[in-house]
Amino acid sequence: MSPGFPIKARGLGHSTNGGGTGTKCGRWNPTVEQVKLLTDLFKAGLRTPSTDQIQKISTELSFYGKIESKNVFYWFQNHKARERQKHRKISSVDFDHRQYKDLSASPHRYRPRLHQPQRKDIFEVCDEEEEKVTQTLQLFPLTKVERANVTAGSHSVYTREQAYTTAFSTYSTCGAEMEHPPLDLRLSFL
Amino acid sequence: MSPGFPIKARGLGHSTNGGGTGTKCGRWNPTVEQVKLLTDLFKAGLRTPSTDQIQKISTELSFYGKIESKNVFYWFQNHKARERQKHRKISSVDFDHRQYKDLSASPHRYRPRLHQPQRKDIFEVCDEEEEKVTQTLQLFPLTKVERANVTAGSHSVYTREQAYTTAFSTYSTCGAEMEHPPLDLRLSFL
DNA sequence: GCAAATTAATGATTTATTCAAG
DNA sequence: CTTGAATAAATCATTAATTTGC
Repeated sequence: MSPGFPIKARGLGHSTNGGGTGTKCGRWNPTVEQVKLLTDLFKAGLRTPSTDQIQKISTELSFYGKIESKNVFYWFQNHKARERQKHRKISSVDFDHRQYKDLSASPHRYRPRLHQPQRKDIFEVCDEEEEKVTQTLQLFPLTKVERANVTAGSHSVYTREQAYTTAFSTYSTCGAEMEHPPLDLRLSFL
Repeated sequence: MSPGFPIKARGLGHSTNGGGTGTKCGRWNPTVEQVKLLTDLFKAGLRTPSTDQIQKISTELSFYGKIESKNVFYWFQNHKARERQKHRKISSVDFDHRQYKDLSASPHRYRPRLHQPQRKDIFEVCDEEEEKVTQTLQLFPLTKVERANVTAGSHSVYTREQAYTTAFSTYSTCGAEMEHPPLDLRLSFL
């Protein structure tokens, strides 16, 4: 979504960058073509290009707009780091920090081959017919749900407007079901 | 019921799968109540529930009809992906300018690898204010989120032969996306 | 009205990326 | 460089929804 800073249309007239007033170079503003090719290179596996590669890439990208070698270098540094960061965020959608502390808590230790992944048990639960579970629900503070919202990265490619408050405000859109029990009650079992 | 391919006649489609009288082992057929609660959870921000959450959700939903944990897992996977697909139209190049200066480059205290040439020459092209290698630390959350060790690996309920070529044959037909002009050509300058 | 035929939804599976550890 | 873990993307396959001919 809106990252909180002005987003400039890349490739559109920005004189300080386009070469008009070249005295003090503003910062590089890549064009869509440049980003596309860089992304392709990244997808192809390139992570830390050599100096030679950087110069070749820069030369190639200069066809689409002003660019310097350092821009290419920084782009790969940043993109690599942000992919990593995004991966961490996405993977941490789980907001229940108080559990699973002992499982795989030793990343540096040798992992035996018999290690069973955690989620496999989900599928190994034999679908024994309904066991009429009359389990008492444990009521946890709803703040955990709020934390789940935070984990949905704001810099994501996809719009994820799913804030906790939005869950209520957007109910008007689905006119079919007007009556809903309070969400906080329905979700309390988590 | 001629879906265009031979009917496997494996599960004997019973419509009363999710309704409560689950007898057949066809695919899960959620009830409206189950879908409603799952949707509420999704609206509240839940995207990738942990194993523990999945089990709790499954337990809760079993009150409304037969369900397994894997159904909950699959539901979130599918719903997340398909919501994303619906909003895919506004997808633009997601390039973030916020942290233009990357600091892991710090050439002052990190010696590049042997096979990686020195990078200082890159910056000598136009060294302006960009080189503020101020060694700021990446601030990761102190409570490093304990990620539920999960795996999507499932024991195949069905054994089916996968037409590997089908996945690629369809690529040429979808003219809507026009993604990826031959990467080999675009990267040939390297 | 009714099923067969067709289409739309969606559950379930496979494949491709990515990071990270060894 | 190889491999494991996790997940997103793609796609297969089944069920409901809808259409259609009678």
